[in-house]
Amino acid sequence: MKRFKFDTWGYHICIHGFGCWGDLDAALSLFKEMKEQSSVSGSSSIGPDICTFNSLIHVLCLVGRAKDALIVWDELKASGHEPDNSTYRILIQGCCKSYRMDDAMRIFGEMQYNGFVPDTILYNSLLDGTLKARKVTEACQLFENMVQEGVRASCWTYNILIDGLFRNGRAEAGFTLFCYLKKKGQFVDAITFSIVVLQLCREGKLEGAVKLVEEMETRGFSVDLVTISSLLIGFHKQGRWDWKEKLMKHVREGNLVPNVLRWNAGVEASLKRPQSKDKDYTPMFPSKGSFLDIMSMVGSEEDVARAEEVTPIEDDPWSSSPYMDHLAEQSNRPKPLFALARGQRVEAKPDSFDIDMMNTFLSIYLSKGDLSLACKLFEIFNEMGVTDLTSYTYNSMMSSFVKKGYFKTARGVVDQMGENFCEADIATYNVIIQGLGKMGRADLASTVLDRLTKQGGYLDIVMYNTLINAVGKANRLDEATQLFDHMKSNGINPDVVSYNTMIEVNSKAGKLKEAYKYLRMMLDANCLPNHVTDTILDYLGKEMEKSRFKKASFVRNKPNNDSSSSPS
DNA sequence: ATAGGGTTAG
Repeated sequence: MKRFKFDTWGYHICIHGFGCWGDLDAALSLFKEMKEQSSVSGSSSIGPDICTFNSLIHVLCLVGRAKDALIVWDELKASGHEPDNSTYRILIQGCCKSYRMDDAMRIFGEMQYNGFVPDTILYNSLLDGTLKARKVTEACQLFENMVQEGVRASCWTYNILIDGLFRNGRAEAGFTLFCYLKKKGQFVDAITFSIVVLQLCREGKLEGAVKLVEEMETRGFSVDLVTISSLLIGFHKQGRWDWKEKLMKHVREGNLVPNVLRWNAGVEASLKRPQSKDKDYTPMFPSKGSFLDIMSMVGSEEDVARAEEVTPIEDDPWSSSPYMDHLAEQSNRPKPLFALARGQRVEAKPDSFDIDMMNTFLSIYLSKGDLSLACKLFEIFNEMGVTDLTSYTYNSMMSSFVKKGYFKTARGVVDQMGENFCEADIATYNVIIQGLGKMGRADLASTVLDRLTKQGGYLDIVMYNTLINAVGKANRLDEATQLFDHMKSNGINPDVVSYNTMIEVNSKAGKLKEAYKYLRMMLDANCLPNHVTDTILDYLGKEMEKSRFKKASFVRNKPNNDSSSSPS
């Protein structure tokens, strides 16, 4: 087929466009064509420049292949291209989003060394990545550097910091920072309030949360659906549905709350109709036979084989990046499991019946354990012909089914997700792994990890914790330990959930010394224990007591035996 | 170009 040929500018625009769209294949095939054109025409007027490579590096990062992007980057530098500000920004943000903070910081250093001046947004990305990797100390250091270098902090900066402090077990510091900023009347916006409201809800301090929402209104910030969602879910978790009216009184501005409540009433009315109950305990994935079934979701065997197979790279001394050429030549690239971006979020449209409201109520029914209500809600949406549900919807549904052991239903949700071309995100996979663990298929869980790392994908802290829990509960302690170390060496610090899980699975397996080791490690790492730690330590304490008693009676019965290996 | 709701431990 003959087609109009682009000039450099045309190729450039298209590669950039496809890249922003996340279409790696389209971008790469245009890149290939561009190279062919430049060699055929022999003219130097067509050829990839640094901007082309920026676009390609960008799309590689977007589809979750930061590893590949880094290889291209190394080759590019060696080939004598001059990276510009965009190259650095694209790479650093790609690394931050996939929690490769070591790479991000290394490139950040190079950038400064080469005389580029980082701006507020770049610092914000670095701060966010550092805090999501649970590295509080490093984040504080980074913030100090930012201030010292005279880079102005913005609202975003403080929102990232406050949220990060909350998530890193430094709630007090988060509140202090919030109050300080509020007093100064600076750097506080609607998102700041929303972050703090969510934290109060998490801590069960609903009274304070509602007060804050009221204050938010008085200060002229509009209370959006995200904030209302946090509150409603909080109310429901504590069985305080009567607080809806309170909310109504507090949030006068706009008609969001009345809309939400009216919508709720409407849904609850339709829910009164009889519903189909198709629950069973069939495994989400057939436990007999091959792994093919799950693997078809996680990428086919051939994909992985292809990814592992090393195609010889033709030696082209003029190529800026042989690796990029190699990627462009690959006919069937393995499909990445999930892209960098999380599942899409729908904008809140207060005047319409929209998916966000559906999601809010879905969360509420699910958090209450009202699976049948949630199912019915799902049915209603199907009847209405709404097909563009977000992965948020599917993830919530699936998670609840998995928790209750309704694996077949969960499988149905996954299937429907595929039919509707709804992209799975990292949370989807977290839920799938949780399901595998609950089904006693921890072996499959580690296969998923293998596949993910081989395809150059990334894991977040929730996925590590989910995996550790799955293999730990299956008594595969070695694998749990391996995962724990894998997480650390990949630049993500274990958090309170990781430590609690390690302490728990080791105690349950009778490895009391090991359990104690993780407790020490947790305290040494400055990770503050929480109420869950208390419960687990209670159990550990009793077990240690028992073992001491056993040992003592053993010594009593055999006084000649020297017990030099008593635990501290 | 950067931040907040869903997914992890008892």
